[in-house]
Amino acid sequence: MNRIKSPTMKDVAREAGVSLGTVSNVFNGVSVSPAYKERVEEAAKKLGYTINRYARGLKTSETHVIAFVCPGTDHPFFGDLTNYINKALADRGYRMLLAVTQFIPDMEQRCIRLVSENKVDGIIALTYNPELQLEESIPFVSIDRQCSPTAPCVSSDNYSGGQLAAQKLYELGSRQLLFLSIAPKISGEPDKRRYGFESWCRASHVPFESVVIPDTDGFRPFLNILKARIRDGKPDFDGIFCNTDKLAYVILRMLKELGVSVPGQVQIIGYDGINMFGDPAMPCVSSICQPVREMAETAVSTLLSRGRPSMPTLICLPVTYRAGGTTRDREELAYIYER
Amino acid sequence: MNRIKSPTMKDVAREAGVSLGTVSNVFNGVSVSPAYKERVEEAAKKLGYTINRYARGLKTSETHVIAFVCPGTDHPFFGDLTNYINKALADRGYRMLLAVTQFIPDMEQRCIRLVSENKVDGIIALTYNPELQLEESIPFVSIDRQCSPTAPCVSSDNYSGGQLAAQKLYELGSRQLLFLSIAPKISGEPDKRRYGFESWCRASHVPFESVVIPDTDGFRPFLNILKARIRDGKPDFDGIFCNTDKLAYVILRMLKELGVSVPGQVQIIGYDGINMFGDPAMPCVSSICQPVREMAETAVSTLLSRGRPSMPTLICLPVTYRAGGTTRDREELAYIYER
DNA sequence: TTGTAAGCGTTATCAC
DNA sequence: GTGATAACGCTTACAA
Repeated sequence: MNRIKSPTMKDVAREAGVSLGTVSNVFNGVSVSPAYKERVEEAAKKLGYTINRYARGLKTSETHVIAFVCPGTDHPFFGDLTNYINKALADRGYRMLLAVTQFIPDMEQRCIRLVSENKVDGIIALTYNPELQLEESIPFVSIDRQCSPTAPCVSSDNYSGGQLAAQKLYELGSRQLLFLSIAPKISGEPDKRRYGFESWCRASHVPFESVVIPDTDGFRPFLNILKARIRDGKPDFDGIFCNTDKLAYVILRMLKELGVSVPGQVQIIGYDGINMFGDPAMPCVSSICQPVREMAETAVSTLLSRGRPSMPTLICLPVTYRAGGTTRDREELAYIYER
Repeated sequence: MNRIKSPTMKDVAREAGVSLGTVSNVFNGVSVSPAYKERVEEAAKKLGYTINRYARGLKTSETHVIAFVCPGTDHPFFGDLTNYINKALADRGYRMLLAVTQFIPDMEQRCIRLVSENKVDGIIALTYNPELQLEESIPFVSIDRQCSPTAPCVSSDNYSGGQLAAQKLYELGSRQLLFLSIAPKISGEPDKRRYGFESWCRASHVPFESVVIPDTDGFRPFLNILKARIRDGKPDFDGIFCNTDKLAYVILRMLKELGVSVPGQVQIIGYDGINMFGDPAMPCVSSICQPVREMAETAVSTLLSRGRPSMPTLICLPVTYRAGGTTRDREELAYIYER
């Protein structure tokens, strides 16, 4: 790493023939006589000077860097979230330190520690480790799981989303519903998708069943369940709500493989609102869409406004339903025809 | 932002009743008597001390932070790349500052400048701005586009990938090939996909045609082209190579809409190796897969070994073909059956 | 081995 | 308005 030492304020001051303080003033918008200001700016340009934000941070104890700790940017939901959080931060003059945990609880803890050493101004985290130790001195906001009684948590309105899924399936003609989910060991906000779904079914007297498979077992169990419920090509259900779009997609493939038509015989609704190739015009399955953009904005603005009288502990943002080809409403293939 | 000031080495020194230098030595693995060492570590734990890496960097002029400048983590290829680069960096004790440009040339320039202010130890960038000004003092590695005559560029072997696509289509029975691409204004390594494809076709005397549409026009032109080439449900081509998986997927949908069977009548191969939901077991279409992981590792290790005698200016990594349901080789739905 | 002190690139507080 | 100078948290000679 043969890094050439970059010029400092001192160099600029010498070049411009002014004092250090004056250079600092120029770069901080403090009033400086036009003549001096110009000389400083010229010298800075000539030397290719860029301010050292960390030296500044040493004095101001603000780095303007926020850490985002997340399982991985390879899953489209996380990729989207990362993107929006990054944008929300950039809009406010903050940069993002990205720490990827790969769902490893120990890594989550290590990441929290690492980013603390970088003296970030705050942390936004999407973690699963139930014993996560937070740094009390750093503002913290979590997503989808309440990490501490004092740290705000931002999530989509999972409960309403579950209700909405059931209601939509019913409105579109399904009468015998199924809830399928692949569940992590650790509980969190997403668990409420199920409760919302079930509560709507009960309140509306719509028959349903729920199946929850631990996420260690893979998808195989679902295939067996589906097979057992299909007699002569006729399933004993006609509407499925899956707790993620990924599961919905897998179920879709399985049903096709088993000769069941979707959405003809069975309608499927997922949760997340995943877009193919990150393109909002290309939904993957019919889904309850998380308001990713709003979640990102909310997480960031909540984090940055720490210190207001009373912080909320949980903020749920409204979800929306979107057709994506696995339900019997018209899915417009806008990306094919309209662009 | 009511950030509680976190303890410093001075605080730890006072608490432990030793000198500043001793505390520093403990945290840098310099030999310190066991008794003192323990006292320091105890004091540090008691106060919840974490080192300030930037204050350290001020002395050592190394931040152990690398910037990754990319268009956005919402597209799965970028999401994957971000993930692998992050991992490669973490493995080597580096952290990632993520800067998202959203394909805006001006943002690319701003991001380069911003991360320079953060005194990163290096920059990895995937950019499109042909006039991008680099900071000479910061090690730089680009991906998919050569930004400067001196900065190394890492990409997949696009040319061979194009050849491989043509060869595979032929091997699997296609005899009348089509190359479809959606091309950005700015040229880069990916352009070579086309040249490789065409060169193979010429060398093997396989008839082909190429269609290149500017990326400002959307997908609509492709629909017209396909329609014009289909008479009575019979297309005048039977194999398509698309320059991205996204385009391949769109073409697949269009052909289905037009009543053409894939892979029965027409086979399609894309480029990228996109996985659905980031799951390597779920290919999206048959594709020439970029070795994302290796590209990330190579970019990182090249960046960190700057200063060796002669740096390569272009490093191309080998691609592989993977069946994904749009070709007539057997696609195993492993994610359905085997997990 | 341990302590002392200078200095890294800034900002902020003074006099001028 | 401008220029010294101390201080931020740390590393690193150098002295003890």
